[in-house]
Amino acid sequence: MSEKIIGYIKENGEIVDTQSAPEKVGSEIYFDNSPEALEIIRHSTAHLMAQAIRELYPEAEFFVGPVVDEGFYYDFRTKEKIGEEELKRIEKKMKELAKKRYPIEKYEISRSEAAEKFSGDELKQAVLKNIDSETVSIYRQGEFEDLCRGPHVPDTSFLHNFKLTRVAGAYLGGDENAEMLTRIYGIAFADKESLKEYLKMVEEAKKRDHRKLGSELELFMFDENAGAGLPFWMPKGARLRSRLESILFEAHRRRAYQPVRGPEILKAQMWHTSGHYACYGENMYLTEIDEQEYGIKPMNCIGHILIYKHSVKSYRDLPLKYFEYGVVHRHEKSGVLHGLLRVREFTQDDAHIFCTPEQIKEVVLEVVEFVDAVMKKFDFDYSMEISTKPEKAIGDDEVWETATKALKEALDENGLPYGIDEGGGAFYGPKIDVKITDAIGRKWQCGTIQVDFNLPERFDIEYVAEDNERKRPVMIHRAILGSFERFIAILTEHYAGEFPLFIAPTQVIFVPISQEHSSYASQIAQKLLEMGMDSEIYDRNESLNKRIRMAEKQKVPYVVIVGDAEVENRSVAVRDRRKREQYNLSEEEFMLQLAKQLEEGRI
RNA sequence: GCUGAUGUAGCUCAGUCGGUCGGAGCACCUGAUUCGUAAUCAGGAGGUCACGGGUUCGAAUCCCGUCAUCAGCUCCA
Repeated sequence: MSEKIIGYIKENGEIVDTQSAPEKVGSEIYFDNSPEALEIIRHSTAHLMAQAIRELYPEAEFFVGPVVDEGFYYDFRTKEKIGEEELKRIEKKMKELAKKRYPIEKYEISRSEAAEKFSGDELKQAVLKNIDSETVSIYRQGEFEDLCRGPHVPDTSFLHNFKLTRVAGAYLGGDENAEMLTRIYGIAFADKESLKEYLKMVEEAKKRDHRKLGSELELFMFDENAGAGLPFWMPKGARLRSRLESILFEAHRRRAYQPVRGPEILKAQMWHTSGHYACYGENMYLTEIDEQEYGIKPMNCIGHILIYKHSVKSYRDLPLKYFEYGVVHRHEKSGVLHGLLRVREFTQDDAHIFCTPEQIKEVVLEVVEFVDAVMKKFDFDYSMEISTKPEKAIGDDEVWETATKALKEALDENGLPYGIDEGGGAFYGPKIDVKITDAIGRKWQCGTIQVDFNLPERFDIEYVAEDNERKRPVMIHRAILGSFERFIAILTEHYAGEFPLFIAPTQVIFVPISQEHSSYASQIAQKLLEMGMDSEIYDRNESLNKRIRMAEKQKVPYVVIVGDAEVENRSVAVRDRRKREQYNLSEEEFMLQLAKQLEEGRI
């Protein structure tokens, strides 16, 4: 890093480089790792990459090379196929070019001149089409010239700390029907240490990958003969999941939700009525039974609506809260499947709350508090976003306004900050999305709270009001975890497999010093089981050290060693993963401690 | 779904130019060892080289198709 100025931030927030502004035009951007500096550095690194590619593949044509959240990319087209091996070659060439200290120069030409200049380059023509202004700027470094609005560093010697991270295909302009270009992703920093740190973070994320941990800890599996995107829960994974399910089940019951359950499969007519057939049909699995078409449910709403509708409801029943761990099937495109994060069969922690429009606010507030309790329990930070009425929507503006206002007020009154996604709501109503941030800073969309005026209408559901009139309730769809599959994937990565005791698949592993201490261990194990905790005894014919090592690798909250001293004193020698220390406790103290930690799971 | 890559034992991975190449470590099984805080020793068993075709005297190896996985595009809980 240095005191060198590589650009300025104008008052309007715009970043300009030193090529465009030889004199100071705002606050300086120094060559460091500030967001503004990184934007310039990464943009220039993208150009450096393009220059290297052009040297290695002279006929290469370039589309766009922007800076993104995590680095930069450049989309381009070559005759040759570019694989992972080529990245090293390109990197090497980039280093060479960087050393040459090419000044990065800028000049402006008219649009037509630019069209002329890049006449043989289809991709640059496509870029030009997207530009409004009459003059365009060109950046030049050595032989290489590119149409670009900048900003860039002053010369290529600033660009030493980068890494090309992956190569992938990307559609021209993001259009699925358009040509597929080659995209190379990279990352760059001002200094070497930050690059190293970043690469370490990537390594850490890889270590935490739930697919890797899931198979190491024997939580879940897939079987290619059974089908893609269809998870199997192995005993340990199923233990974890069932703990999570029970904790959340009790949490729902305490909040006056009624458990219900709808069938997995319903006649297609129901899906026509709901609009799913038309709007969501492509993702649904359909089948035929006795010459009638049926659809496997991709959502749980209809079941809950039919249960609601089964008997006449009074205003006194509202808000009525039905919940279900609903197993749903959705046909996701094969390319998007990803461990437990994207599957074709999953279970939602789904609920539908039937209420009057006036009750929306209180109901939403209560759900938001529920979300807060759950996310705090798992040490997640989260943020919320309200999505408002989209162009294509049903229902009166007035009702939309009431509902949106209710959502905003619910959050405001809870002192919860939120963003607004203007026009991002569902066609049937506005919604709040909950985005959580995990232990290593990644964001995930989990819960959602959606106000719906559409389905009550379509299914003609009603309640009897105080004045004996039949009125239409509003439905609020909500999920807190989203799905058990996705949430457990996120939890696994969040905790790096070291789950808190109240959801850990195994709470304790006992390591008896020798065979004769096993029975003492199994006595405690039985007591734990009766308290609702699982333990294992590692008393196989292996060395003590080996068994401790195996136990530690399981990432359980407690590894407990028992030998002569422990049997004699009815005590345990604890290796506490949570506190990362070793200590001795009496059996009773240990039990109490565990019971207390199990109770911490209460939401 | 699209583009590219990959698929060898339960897991991680060697396997050159098509010809003693069916290999290693871990895990598993058996025996010895009975141990005080992260790998005791010895032996053994395990594979339709993803699946199906093709080329060839000969295929884990080359070609085609299918399935699955990975990265990305697009999409979503």
